[in-house]
Amino acid sequence: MLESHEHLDKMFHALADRSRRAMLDRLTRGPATVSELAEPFDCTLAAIVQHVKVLEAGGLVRTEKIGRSRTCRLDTAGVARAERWLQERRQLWSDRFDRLGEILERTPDTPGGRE
Amino acid sequence: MLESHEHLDKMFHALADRSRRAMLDRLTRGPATVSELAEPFDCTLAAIVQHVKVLEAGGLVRTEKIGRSRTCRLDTAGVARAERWLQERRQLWSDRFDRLGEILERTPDTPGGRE
DNA sequence: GCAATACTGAAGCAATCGCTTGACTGTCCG
DNA sequence: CGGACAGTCAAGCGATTGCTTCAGTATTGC
Repeated sequence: MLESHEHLDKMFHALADRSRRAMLDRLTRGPATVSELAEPFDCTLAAIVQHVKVLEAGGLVRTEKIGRSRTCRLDTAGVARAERWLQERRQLWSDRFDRLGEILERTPDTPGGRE
Repeated sequence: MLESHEHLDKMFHALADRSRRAMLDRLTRGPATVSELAEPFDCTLAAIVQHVKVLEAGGLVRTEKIGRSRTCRLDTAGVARAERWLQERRQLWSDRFDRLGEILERTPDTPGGRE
């Protein structure tokens, strides 16, 4: 169940763009065609198609061509994967504190009060 | 409590690079100086410094200059912020299913079995 | 059948990225 | 003091992004 670095690259890269995040937001309200997804944006359909491909490559969206239009829907498994990666790192850090005891936990800032 | 788009851009951009993710992994095992962080990598220190700056701009790492070396540590609040953003989206999608009923929940894949 | 619709693919272009080199600043050790 | 160490800054360079235009292709509706 190890994540390939390439996949994580693509997933986080897909998330690192406000237009693509807005598309994900839109897709939380239900599936949409590429044209519907394009509506709020002030750019060409070709650009939107490219964004959709990036989201799909990142495993965050799944698409299906029906007739002449392509329907996009959120891939919750993909979103959960990104979430899990982050959670694991945060957990590892917390575990470290547990092992070292509470002393460090009580000094998250520099004790000297510099700056 | 709203995330600025700019901040999310920087945060996910910081995560979208395997070298930077490897640095985060290293930092889950405890704070490290820039040089220590650079050790496993086959590139110049200047490149590592730039990566650290990207991680810091993304709110994932905090650094502190002590003497002539800079100590880096994981910013769990930043990581949690990224996590929360993803979780919110996934939750919205789930809520949608709840409202529509279980019918859709039982057909997450394309029923036609195309491809 | 024929036009409108909904993409799709390729080429091109400015901006950004990840990296390098090289010159520099500040700190520590003998 | 002087040299090694740990970073810092700036310029530059090839690759990748996000976008455009334009020329297709495949459906759909009249």
